[in-house]
Amino acid sequence: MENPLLEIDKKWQKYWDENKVYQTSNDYTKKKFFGLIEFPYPSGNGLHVGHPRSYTAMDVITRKKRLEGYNVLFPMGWDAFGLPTENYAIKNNIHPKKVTKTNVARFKEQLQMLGFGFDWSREVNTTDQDYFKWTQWIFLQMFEKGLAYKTEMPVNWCLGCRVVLANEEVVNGVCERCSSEVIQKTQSQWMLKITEYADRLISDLDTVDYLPRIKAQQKNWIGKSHGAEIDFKVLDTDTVLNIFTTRPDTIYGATYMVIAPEHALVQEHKEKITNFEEVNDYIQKANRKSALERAEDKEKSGVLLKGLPAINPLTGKEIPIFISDYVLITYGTGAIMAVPAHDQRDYDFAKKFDLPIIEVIEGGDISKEAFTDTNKGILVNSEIINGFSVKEAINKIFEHLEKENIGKKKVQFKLRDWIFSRQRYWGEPIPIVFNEEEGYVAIPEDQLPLVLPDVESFAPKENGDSALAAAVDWVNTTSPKTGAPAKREIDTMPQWAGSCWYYLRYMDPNNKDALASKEALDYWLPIDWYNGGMEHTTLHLLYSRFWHKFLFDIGVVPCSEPYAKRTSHGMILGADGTKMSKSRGNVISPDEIVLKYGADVFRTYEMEMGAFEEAIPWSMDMLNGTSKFIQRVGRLVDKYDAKAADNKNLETIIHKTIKKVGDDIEKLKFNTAVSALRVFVNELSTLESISKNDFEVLLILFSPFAPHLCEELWHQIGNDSTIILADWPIYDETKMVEDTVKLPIQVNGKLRDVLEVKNGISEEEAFELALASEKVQKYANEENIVKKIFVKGKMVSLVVKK
RNA sequence: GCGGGCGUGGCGGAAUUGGUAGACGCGCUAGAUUUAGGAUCUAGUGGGGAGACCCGUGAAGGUUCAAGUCCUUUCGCCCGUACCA
Repeated sequence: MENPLLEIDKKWQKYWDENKVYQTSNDYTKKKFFGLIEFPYPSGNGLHVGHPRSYTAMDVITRKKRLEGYNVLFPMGWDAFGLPTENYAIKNNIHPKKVTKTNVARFKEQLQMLGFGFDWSREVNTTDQDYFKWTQWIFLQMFEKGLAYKTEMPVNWCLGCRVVLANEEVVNGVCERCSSEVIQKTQSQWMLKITEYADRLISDLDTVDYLPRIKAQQKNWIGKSHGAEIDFKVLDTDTVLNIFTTRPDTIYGATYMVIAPEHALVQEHKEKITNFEEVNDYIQKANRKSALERAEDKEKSGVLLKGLPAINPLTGKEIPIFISDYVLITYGTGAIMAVPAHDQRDYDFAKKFDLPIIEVIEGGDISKEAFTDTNKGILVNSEIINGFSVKEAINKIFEHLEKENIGKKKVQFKLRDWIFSRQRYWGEPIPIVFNEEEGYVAIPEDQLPLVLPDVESFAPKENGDSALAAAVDWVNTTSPKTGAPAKREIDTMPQWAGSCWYYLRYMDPNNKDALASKEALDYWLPIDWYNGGMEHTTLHLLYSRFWHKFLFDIGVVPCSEPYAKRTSHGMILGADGTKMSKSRGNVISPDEIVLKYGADVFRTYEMEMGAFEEAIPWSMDMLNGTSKFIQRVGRLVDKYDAKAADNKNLETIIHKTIKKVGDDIEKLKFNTAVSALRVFVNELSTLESISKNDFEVLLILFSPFAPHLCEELWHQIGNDSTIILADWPIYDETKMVEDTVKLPIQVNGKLRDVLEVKNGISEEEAFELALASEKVQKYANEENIVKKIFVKGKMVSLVVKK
């Protein structure tokens, strides 16, 4: 026999669809709630059970908001440009547009089986020209404001496939697909100046409600640090080696210097370096290592630049310069002064190369390790700053550096500008043309969207150009300014681009004249709640905040932060406790569950399976337990009696449950919310009959989790309209109070008895009852008590002499 | 290396933020019942002990009448990563 829940799913999904129950109103006078989840990348594998965890959570939240009378916007769309689709298209020679269409249809079907309250009339797709027209438009605004520029950047280059690889496509230094060697090659790339927004991206975090660990990750990724840039003369040359340090106070302890293998100094003074061959060899080796490999190498390596020492500007002494890959060309100036006594990395390096270690701050034991505590310690061996604390010494040194004109204060960020080009076909074309005379020229806005040309093959070219290069008629064009011959940009945008502003398009998805109308933006912004994966809380969040701030600066959006609140969920692992993946064969697809158990079981299980923010393995046994629970709720209707009076004995638990479920949903504690509902259902199961009011409270509270069953029962007990139009029940604190409470009695911190006492018992009464207890009397009496503690409503604690 | 997080029964997890550790489930045990169903109902279920009790939140110390929660030290695991000067 078929599971009756499956019929119920179909029946109500059809009803909701036909009656447009979840369609968002455009009445901008209503109180609003915009709940956002990360739109998925429609891969060929279909949805897996991890995706709906976030969707169900936000569906629960927005259903509660609807019941509370909000005008809810809960939309869905497709982040559909991207590598896997392109790779599939290349392999099978199908247009990526077609692949995308198929994948989207599959994803949508799977999502619709789950009964989410999405307003499908607002669906967006980043690959639609009506959508990416505005992605291109935003890029042009950035270009006009000087935030987009072109520069040479190193990229991963596969010698076999002859394509640029993403970091994730490089495994153990070789290409993931063909196992050929991967080298670093420079390539001209479009960049976005996100660094110009670094300070605001940090300081505006104070104005938003993100989980603390999300804020921490944003801050640490941007990585603001205060320090100094100092010039070191290179002996017998006109060159100065400019370094960045956060510890200018330790300069007297700088016994050598290190520059990154890519640093220009090496090539500049090739002739002077007597061991250039050895140096060059090291550079080649470093070149072959990926950034991650460099980071993982614990053993320090490097080569001395023989014949090219520098001068410590404070001590006047000659100090050697090394190249080593523990210094990164991408941070600071790509060069450091090494102070082995007070930096552990420098210490390790100095030990290995047997370099002098000079203590300049007293307080540690530098025979064992570097002393890096900046809060204590006094400067020594440092002529002009001897005797000062670290803090004082830093200020003194700044004065000196500026007076002598050899250095200055500097604020440094870890954050780098964003490489915005991809040498790929399946992305938004960058709307720029180039010729020698005019340089880079923007395509006029009225010519947007610039659509992808048709090509024979979607694969990148031998020289690394994208497949767009083959569309000769498309590439060869004229300058919109002068009409002179020009070539179109053949790079496309990264997948991040479309997802930087998608939330704005949901507000007004069909607007032809703007990315969204001013009225819609004013009404819906900021997003009230954005939930997504922890893996997107650095880059995607940062990039979209950056674009939003830019749009704010040019007057497009009314606020400087897009997301008022951001939370994140944990991963769902396979039953074996490891990450779900095709290769491990532990992937579970939601359809197989839904078609067997019904959507409500799936949804409720995902909400109660564990703590929402933690990773958790899938368990079929637990799922079966949820299934039994849902069936039990369904059977409860047999006890329903329209004529029964409300049960006075249920009052306390009803009000407690209303509070608990409501509070827990707001705190993302779905597991304990369902647990409270189970307690309530356990209680109802013991009754002979259940009144209309009592039953309706249960249905409304449970409906965000199990909307199909609750809708069905709601109608079975005589309601005509959808349950979503009901009101979320209000609890009454005064009705939550129990008549009696349990009062634990401790003696010397050990529990000795638990008394049932009337609620609100006084201190005197409590002590009296405690001492009257036989169990307590074994340990405590009036004579040996030295201290009595009473925590109102909580406990009694007695301290006795030993 | 750096950044973020996590360690509580056989398992998933609770614990009003310093106040009865193990809510609610899964699993298991025993019994009842049946239209043999991934059924239902009843009772039990952290460890030790007949018991009074004792021991228990990764480990070791500490603060406190009272510690899963606060403070030191330490071990292990997961995720991210750009050796961040």
